[in-house]
Amino acid sequence: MQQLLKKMNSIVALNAEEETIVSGYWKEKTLKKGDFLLTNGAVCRTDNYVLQGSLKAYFIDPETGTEEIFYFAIEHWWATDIDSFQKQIPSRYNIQAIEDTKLLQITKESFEKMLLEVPRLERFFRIILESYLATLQRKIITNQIHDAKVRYLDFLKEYPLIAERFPNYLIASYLNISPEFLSRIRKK
Amino acid sequence: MQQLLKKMNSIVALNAEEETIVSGYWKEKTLKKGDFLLTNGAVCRTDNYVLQGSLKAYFIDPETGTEEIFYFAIEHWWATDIDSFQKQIPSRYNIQAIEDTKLLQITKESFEKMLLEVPRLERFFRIILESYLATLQRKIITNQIHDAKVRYLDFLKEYPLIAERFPNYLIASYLNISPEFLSRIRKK
DNA sequence: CGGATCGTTGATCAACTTCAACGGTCGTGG
DNA sequence: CCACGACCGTTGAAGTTGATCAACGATCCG
Repeated sequence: MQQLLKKMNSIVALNAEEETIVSGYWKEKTLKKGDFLLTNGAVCRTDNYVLQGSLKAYFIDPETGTEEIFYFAIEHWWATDIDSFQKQIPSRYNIQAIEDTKLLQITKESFEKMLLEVPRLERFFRIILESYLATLQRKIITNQIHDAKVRYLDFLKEYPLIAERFPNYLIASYLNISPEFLSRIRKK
Repeated sequence: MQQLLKKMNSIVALNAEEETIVSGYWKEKTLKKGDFLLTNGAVCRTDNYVLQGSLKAYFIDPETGTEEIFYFAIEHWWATDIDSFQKQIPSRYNIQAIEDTKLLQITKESFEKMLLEVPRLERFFRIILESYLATLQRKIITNQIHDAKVRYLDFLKEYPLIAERFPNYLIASYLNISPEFLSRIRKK
């Protein structure tokens, strides 16, 4: 919980009382490698903060059946379908643990209560959303502008740690390239 | 201004005093067709709410020089590079009026002051961000899953008004298709 | 009427996918 | 300690989607 409080404090500065309130709302949860946190069609009941481990968010191409990774979530980041969580509507995608993973979770009702008790956090979550948004925006732009090779090189530069942590076929999926083609790119 | 207040009230219910404060911060601005609201490399100084008209947000492919439309902004929506606005860093894209356009604008400093005076609005903007994010998410997913034909049909179903309001070459750019290929798709 | 602006059509071309096969490595059980 | 799969990356050949280039038409508007 300290990790999350620290992150919050880096943006909105909570006092001790607020920290206690907030801490009460989050529960720890463990996932084993391969466990699902969310599946397509289900409602995303909790907001999830990653303490340890990693997950992939992906959807299935209905024609080919292949998985298309949308984003990776690692330590200090979120693994939540925000749209599904906020509106409590079915999700369009899946979230699954790549490694053994430890999370902090909060349900939607608790989330709303927490915001009422600590309204300062509205600002925190607004700012978190902004960086999420910036990431998605960048993803769209680079996907459209650059060809597969440049996308891969960009990725290596931007996320060198992820690149070495995950197998290439996951990276390929994230970059929207077939594993075979990524392999050919890597030959240089 | 009434339009914007109404939108805010639909989410956070401001009282009369708050409405007056908020109203004081936003200024009206008019753009002629073709005018730029933001250009690549410049900092997005204002948050912009569209009262009337329409704009396109796009970036230029450095190799081919073609414009790739990222999103359209029409009445009741925003025409702001949020990442650039919030961090006051150079933008990666351009925003340009497609038609004569009327906006409400607020500078970053005013924006922050306004939030301090009316903290309730943190929630409003958080929720606005969430729908923005959901839109981007959907765009990424459909771009990856569907081929050009399905993307176009989806677009027609999702945004029939935009489809008839804008010329096809803009739609093509938004869908990440060449105008020629869109024309071939339309022959069916 | 003349020039933009936009859509269409045909021909060629490039990026990337798909399919199939193979090889290397690693962990597990006999 | 070896053998067997599972898992992952690589390679080759063929196939597709959609881009590009170039030309032509249609429409609109000053």
